[in-house]
Amino acid sequence: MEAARNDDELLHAGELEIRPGDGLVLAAGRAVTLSVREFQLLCALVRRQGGIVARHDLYRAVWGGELRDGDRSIDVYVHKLRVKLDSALPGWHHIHTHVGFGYRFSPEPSHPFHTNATPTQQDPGTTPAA
Amino acid sequence: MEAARNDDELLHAGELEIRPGDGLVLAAGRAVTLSVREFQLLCALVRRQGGIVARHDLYRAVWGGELRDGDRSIDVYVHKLRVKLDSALPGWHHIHTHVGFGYRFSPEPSHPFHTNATPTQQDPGTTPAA
DNA sequence: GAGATCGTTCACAAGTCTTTCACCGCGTTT
DNA sequence: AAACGCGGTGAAAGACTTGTGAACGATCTC
Repeated sequence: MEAARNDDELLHAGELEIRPGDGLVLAAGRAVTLSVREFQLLCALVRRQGGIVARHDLYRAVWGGELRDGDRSIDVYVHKLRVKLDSALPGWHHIHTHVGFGYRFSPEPSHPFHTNATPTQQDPGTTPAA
Repeated sequence: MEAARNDDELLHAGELEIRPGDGLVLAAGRAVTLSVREFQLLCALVRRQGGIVARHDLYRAVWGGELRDGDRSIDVYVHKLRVKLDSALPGWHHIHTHVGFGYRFSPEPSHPFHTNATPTQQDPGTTPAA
């Protein structure tokens, strides 16, 4: 691995590595392609990892203004982001909805109530490139 | 009435950690998903940890008005909260009913574990400090 | 200028929250 | 014992919030 360049900030979250300065996101070592909005949204969420970010704050951080009534941009982008994250790291949930509060970022296994003792015949080893 | 502005407020109670400003509740480190009402109810109870909160005080704190005769909202939400808390922290009871007075919040083991399964008459009056 | 990408908005689906009702058991009062 | 008040619990209805696919322009590239 090469040395870090200009990263005054390096965010980590589970298998995710984010370099806000570079606009780069690595999921389990692979680069994830995000649009600008998606990327900013991710950063805003991850920066408060473990905490809930109010829609209001999210809008300010990413779109930069006051969230207008009826604006659904956040929902749409959270969705887009979820789709990409889910496909980049299957088996994990990253963005959690807290109805009435906002969104919370935290990598959590999709199936919360399974100990690994389950003899599931999964083969996550072979990862067909998307 | 006004919303709490104190983002720094941090409530603790046994394995519970509550951040009123964030709408976040952690149980043994894991996030617990509560609705707005459930969350407010929790806060109102925990803020007076160890003390009994009268039903009408609870109503004022959470619903913000006078408790009308026959209103069962409190009962319903205490129940919902209990269910979530119980499943988040099995083996513990948090919300205690004081019939005719109100509710008291305090983490207490569900059943003081004795190697003896004898149906001993436990006295609930004693509060093992958390 | 055709095609691709992106961001916004719309419309409908799906899910969640809150209130209210019904019924139960418990302890107290009559 | 029967009636009552009180709280526990499950369910239903309606309001409200979020998820999601698609359309529409704008921008950029070739």
